Amino acid sequence: MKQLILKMGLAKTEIFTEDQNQIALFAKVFGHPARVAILQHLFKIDTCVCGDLVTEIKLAQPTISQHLKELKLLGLIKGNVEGTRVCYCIDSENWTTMKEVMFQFLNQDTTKKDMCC
Amino acid sequence: MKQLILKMGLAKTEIFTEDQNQIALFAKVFGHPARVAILQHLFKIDTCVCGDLVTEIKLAQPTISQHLKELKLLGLIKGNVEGTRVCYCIDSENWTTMKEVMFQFLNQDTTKKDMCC
DNA sequence: AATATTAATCGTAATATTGCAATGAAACAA
DNA sequence: TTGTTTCATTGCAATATTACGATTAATATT
Repeated sequence: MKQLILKMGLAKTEIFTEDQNQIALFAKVFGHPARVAILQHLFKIDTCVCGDLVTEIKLAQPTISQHLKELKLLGLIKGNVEGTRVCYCIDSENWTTMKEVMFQFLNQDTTKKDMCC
Repeated sequence: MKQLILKMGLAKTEIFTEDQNQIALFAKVFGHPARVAILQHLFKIDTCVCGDLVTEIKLAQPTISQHLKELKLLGLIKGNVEGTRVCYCIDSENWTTMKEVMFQFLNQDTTKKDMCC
């Protein structure tokens, strides 16, 4: 069966903390340039994107659709049906939550961490 | 042949900007809880880690070794041979560089981004 | 109603990731 | 030297990801 949701591969998630799994899940969704490009475009246009993502990013429509689905499942974007079109935009609230989790991980103090190597 | 370096899958990297590919590469290495755990441990102990990662994280030694290799190839950690042991630590300089790239991506303004959805 | 537009889903091929047992290599200890 | 410790590498099985053609579903247009 086709894989529709980004999983942790064969990763033994049960041996890691919830925090570690959460960070990895967020990071994984950013781990593909197409999804980075989609998000950057949503930020750039400063409004909903309605259908022009396929022309914006040079990938086939089913491919874009699949990437959008992953982003939506993680809650980072919202989709709204408008006629035959679907409009997508950043979910600000969830984006902020994600940002806080990632910042805490990335923003650790690096002073004197590499003195012995 | 076995894949030793995290690649972008079948991703058509050539259609994306250097920035987008860079972000995706960094994100991808954080996209596994074992690597998140390794990095968190390196930050926590505030010094080099010499061999106890396998006892700290409940994965087989070759598995840890492979994750360390990925982190080292991206430059986020440094390894130092000391006798039969190898000591690992965060590469502060590269960590800071990575952090700036990721912050710029994550820290985009979310105000009024979801008014139409 | 018939056709067009838009986007989701299905099915599948190509490739990547994860994990580990087995093995190898290098330094140390007896 | 022989054995031990520590870590890297190889080879492989199980599973996930990416991409897209074909199809479906839903709405809009004529």
